[in-house]
Amino acid sequence: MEDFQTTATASLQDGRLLLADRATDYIRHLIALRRLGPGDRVNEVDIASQLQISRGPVREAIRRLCSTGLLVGERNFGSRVVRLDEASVQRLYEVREALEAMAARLSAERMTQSEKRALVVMLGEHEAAIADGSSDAYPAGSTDWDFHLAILRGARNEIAWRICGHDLRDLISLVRSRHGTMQGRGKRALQEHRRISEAIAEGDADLAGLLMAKHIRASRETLVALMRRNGEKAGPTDL
Amino acid sequence: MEDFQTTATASLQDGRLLLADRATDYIRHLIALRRLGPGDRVNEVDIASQLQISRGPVREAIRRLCSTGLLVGERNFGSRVVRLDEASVQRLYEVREALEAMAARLSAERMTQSEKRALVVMLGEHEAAIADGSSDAYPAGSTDWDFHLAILRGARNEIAWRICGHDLRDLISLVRSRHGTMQGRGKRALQEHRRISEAIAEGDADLAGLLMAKHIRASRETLVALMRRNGEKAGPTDL
DNA sequence: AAAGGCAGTATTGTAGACACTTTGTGACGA
DNA sequence: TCGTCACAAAGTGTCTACAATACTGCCTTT
Repeated sequence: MEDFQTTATASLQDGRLLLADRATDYIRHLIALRRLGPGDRVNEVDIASQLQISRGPVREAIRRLCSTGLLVGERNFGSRVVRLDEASVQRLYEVREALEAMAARLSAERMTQSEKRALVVMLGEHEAAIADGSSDAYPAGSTDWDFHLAILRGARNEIAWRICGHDLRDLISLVRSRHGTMQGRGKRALQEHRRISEAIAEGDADLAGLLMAKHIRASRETLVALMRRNGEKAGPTDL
Repeated sequence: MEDFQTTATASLQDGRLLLADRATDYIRHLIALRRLGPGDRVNEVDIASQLQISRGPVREAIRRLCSTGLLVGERNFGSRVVRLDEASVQRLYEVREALEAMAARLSAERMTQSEKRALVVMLGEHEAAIADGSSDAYPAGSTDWDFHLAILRGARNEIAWRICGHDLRDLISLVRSRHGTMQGRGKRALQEHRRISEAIAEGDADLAGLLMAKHIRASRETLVALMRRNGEKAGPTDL
């Protein structure tokens, strides 16, 4: 078991994490590293021995991830990493579209001036990054998310924040990491981001919401097309 | 400990529920019966001894309810029933508005003809019930929810279903049970329901979405006004 | 009298063992 | 050859006990 940074959900600032938090992050870590893939079983005893802790915290971690949808559990049998087919991804993005469009509307109304400025600055950095890199994909890692998360935060809605920023995020990362990273849409996406940020900065709530909805719809279509190309194995799917 | 029916989240049809499922329902039951109110602490040992089971399943139940937002937990301290102030309810209804408006749009497109007919029939029953009863409030219990749940189900979106139909539902029931049941808006709400169902039956997605958003917004305003009248104790609030 | 430290208590966090359920396998019979 | 039954193995469900932590009240000290 190697080191891994905890991005925790954790309820605590100082270093003393609950074992259940560490276990949660560890499982997410395994999935992100593709050591666990869709359909793979997650064994309580295995995880526990890998982390050298008892089954209790591991069990708690697994149930927590089940409740976010990243794992699916069956009674007296165990849990597996969720398998998402094309239809599931559609539904995922439907929810994202509804929630983030709302967040964009609210951000236009509720963000402070400095927050709006920060949003524009962030976009400038992204544009610089994409100009540097030869790739047409959005710059590596979480920068695409940064934009969306900033808007979610600006909406001042804890519930939407938790749903989109935590639960759905895991699911989307999962499917994205399996189907390529939206290459070819990087510049396009950035352009859409800029328009959204302008609408927010101007306080035009309705426009911001509309643009965000459109943006996510386009993103969904790209992703679904990608999945279709990569070919669904058409196995049984959860969710 | 008296009997209580389990409406479980349960993963199983037959009578053999997991103890954690029973514990989950039991805690919800206590809250619904107002034996537990906002801010009250939920003690693992107490619940365990009341159900005559060990702390493990109770702990799991509590964590589950924490993840839905009905309870809030602090490390090494325990959990309490969530305290919702006016702002929290606003945010709750913002999410509901976004998600259920989406559900209404999708229902207009995805419901089968027989589902649409059933929706209209249901409304007829509600109208009969409200005509019978002298009260102006929506007929007792869950009939208002029935309408909303039918639409959620018709949208064919498991994720939205889980969020609105399970998690948010508990939270909204909590605040509603503390602030009266929307008296005075019964007929009005029913009228709005009818218009929504007509839009869905006609397959007019956009109209259905718009009407649903408006419906929920009105519902929110009534509820918030009610809360304001009942007077917030302005204590610390979670969420 | 007020503030700070010190035990004692209550409650959560973790571990390990046992019980039950499900799944897979192999023998047996039709 | 196929179906069925019994048995073994793996894994989850649950319990009890112990450890660690945060709160409470009292006592001491200034």
